[in-house]
Amino acid sequence: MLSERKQELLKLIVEEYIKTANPVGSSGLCDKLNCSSATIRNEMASLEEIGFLEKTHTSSGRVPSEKGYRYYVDTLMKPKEMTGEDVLKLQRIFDNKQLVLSDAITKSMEIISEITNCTSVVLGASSSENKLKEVQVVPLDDKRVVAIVITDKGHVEHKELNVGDNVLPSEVKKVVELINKLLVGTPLDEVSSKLEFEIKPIIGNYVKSHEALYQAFYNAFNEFSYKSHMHMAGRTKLLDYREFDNVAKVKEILNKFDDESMVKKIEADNNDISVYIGHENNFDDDVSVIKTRYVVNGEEGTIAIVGPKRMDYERVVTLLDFLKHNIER
Amino acid sequence: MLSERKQELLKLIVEEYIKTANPVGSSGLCDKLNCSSATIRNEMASLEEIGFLEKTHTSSGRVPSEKGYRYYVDTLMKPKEMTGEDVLKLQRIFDNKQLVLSDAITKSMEIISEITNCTSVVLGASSSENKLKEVQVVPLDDKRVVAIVITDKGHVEHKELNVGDNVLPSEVKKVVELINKLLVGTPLDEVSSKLEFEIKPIIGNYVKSHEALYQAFYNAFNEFSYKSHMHMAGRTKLLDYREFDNVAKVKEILNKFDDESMVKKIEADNNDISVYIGHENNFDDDVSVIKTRYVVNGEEGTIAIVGPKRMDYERVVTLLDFLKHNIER
DNA sequence: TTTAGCAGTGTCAATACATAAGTGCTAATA
DNA sequence: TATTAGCACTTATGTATTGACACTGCTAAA
Repeated sequence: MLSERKQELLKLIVEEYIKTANPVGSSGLCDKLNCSSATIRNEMASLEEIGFLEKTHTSSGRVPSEKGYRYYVDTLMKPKEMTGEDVLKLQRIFDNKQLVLSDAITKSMEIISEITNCTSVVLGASSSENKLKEVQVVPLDDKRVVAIVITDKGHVEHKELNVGDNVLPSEVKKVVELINKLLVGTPLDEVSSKLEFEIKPIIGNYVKSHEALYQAFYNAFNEFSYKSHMHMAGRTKLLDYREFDNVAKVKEILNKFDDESMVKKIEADNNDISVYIGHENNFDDDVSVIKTRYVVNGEEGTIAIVGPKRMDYERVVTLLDFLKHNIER
Repeated sequence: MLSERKQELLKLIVEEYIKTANPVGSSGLCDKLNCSSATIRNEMASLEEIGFLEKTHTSSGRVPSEKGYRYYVDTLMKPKEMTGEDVLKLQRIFDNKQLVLSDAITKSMEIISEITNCTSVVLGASSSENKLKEVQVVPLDDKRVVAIVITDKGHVEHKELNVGDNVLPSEVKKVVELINKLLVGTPLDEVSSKLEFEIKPIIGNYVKSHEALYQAFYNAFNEFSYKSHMHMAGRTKLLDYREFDNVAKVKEILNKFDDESMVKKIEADNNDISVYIGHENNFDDDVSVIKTRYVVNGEEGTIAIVGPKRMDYERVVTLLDFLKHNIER
């Protein structure tokens, strides 16, 4: 258990470091703690001993360790009140009844990204949670058609298909009918395999050149099942922080943002607002991730904020909490 | 008119600089030009005089100026043969008959991005060139519907709409019917205004709470008309070049890539493979853009490569030319 | 016209040095 | 016993100096 004063000291150091990114020394804190720098040095040494602080070199000021941030997040910070300005910006979005929920979410996250200087990520439901509702096909010319898939959650995917030279429009129509009759309600990521075992065997009865047609649909559904709904804002915000002044590191992180499978790792697995500091997240050791899942009439997703380890945890948590409640209201 | 030797010299310097990014000095070129470094220095001084070369400081080697690159591109380089490996990779894509054109293009550009270490951009037709072919609406629950727009070129856009509480499904259907009857063939970017002047006046005859419904469609079409089809690959490739070792510059460029209106400036306005070096392009003074328009059965678009000013012009031009012909074949 | 030779210039890396910021420790103090 | 003044010590940072290096431009000779 940390003494009152040690807690106070740790809090001050974390907050100062978040603000300036400079290792914080003992003398600057005398006033705030009403004691001498020597006393503070003693306390600091003890906080370092138990792993809450680190030094960059023997005679430097102290920097919070990941453990230090964790303690700060868990027990030292208290959710701030939202400043009037922030509330206003976000509230305006949710007051706009024209706006569809998903648009409101992405817009809000863009704003949060702007005011926190962090990258925001919105992850939609994965394809396994989307069930096939309807397939439609629109012919473009004699060789090309557009297949449109609508899921029960209202997601739409589409893909142009090459159906092959000698396939009749009526044959395409027949296949679509079959799919709509037999496969509606199937989770999107299972459609392509069901297609193989339930549609393929009987497709030959109706369609002459069934192989090409089957392949086209198979490929399309296969692709749909991999597609994921994600949206990001402020991808380059990180570059403003001093700790990322190194092009190699920047490139590493930006590449992760461009890599879908990496971004998917950010997906939240519970409804709390969770903070993952440095190594605790499986995205990148040099950042922190704050995320939460939201659920609103059956549809669920993740909203997340990615920032430097010295991000303003208090503020981001407050904002995310506010947003989550607005979404779910 | 440049002497034979001056041309040869400039070519050597450009190609050496492209390879190493180091200012090139006189002594290294003696062998290749069969003369002494002093002679080369004289020639260099003269090339500098007419603005083809620059020095980074008084006693440094020479670096090509933009004018130098321009001369190189216009008259010195000659389109290389494609190496077998590159051809193979691209050919495989176009041999795959399953693949729809647009997918083949984006896949090819990804490969080109990889082998040239540049960023590739594919820009689809702008919305003004897409005409409305069909609107479909799929109800999700009693308040929400998905509107799907298909254009004559096979593009699909969709948007979830909030139609308001007291709107009947039959009323939505009626509006869709009206749009499909009156507005098919309209360029996508004119639909929302036509909606106002041709549909709005008569919509009241069929629909009770027409204002909300009208607004929903109006907003949706307005959004569609701004959407542009673009695809990029290798967004972070630039970071590998020494000239971009500075986070501020990197951020500037990456932000432009994230800004649709900026990327649109890359759009090509003719069918040649054009090279825009540094200031010549209106995207960013520190990069070069090589681009061309492709047209294939009525559909047109831009393929472009963005790289450092010292990019391998010969190779990129060759690749883009090869790709363009494959697309249009 | 070409070239050898040389003085001159700017970069870069290494070194040295002074300064500033911060620490740990000790001994005195409240 | 907890606090603090004081001091020696450590490291980073900034500046100046230096020598090696890679060039150039110019001159005078071939």
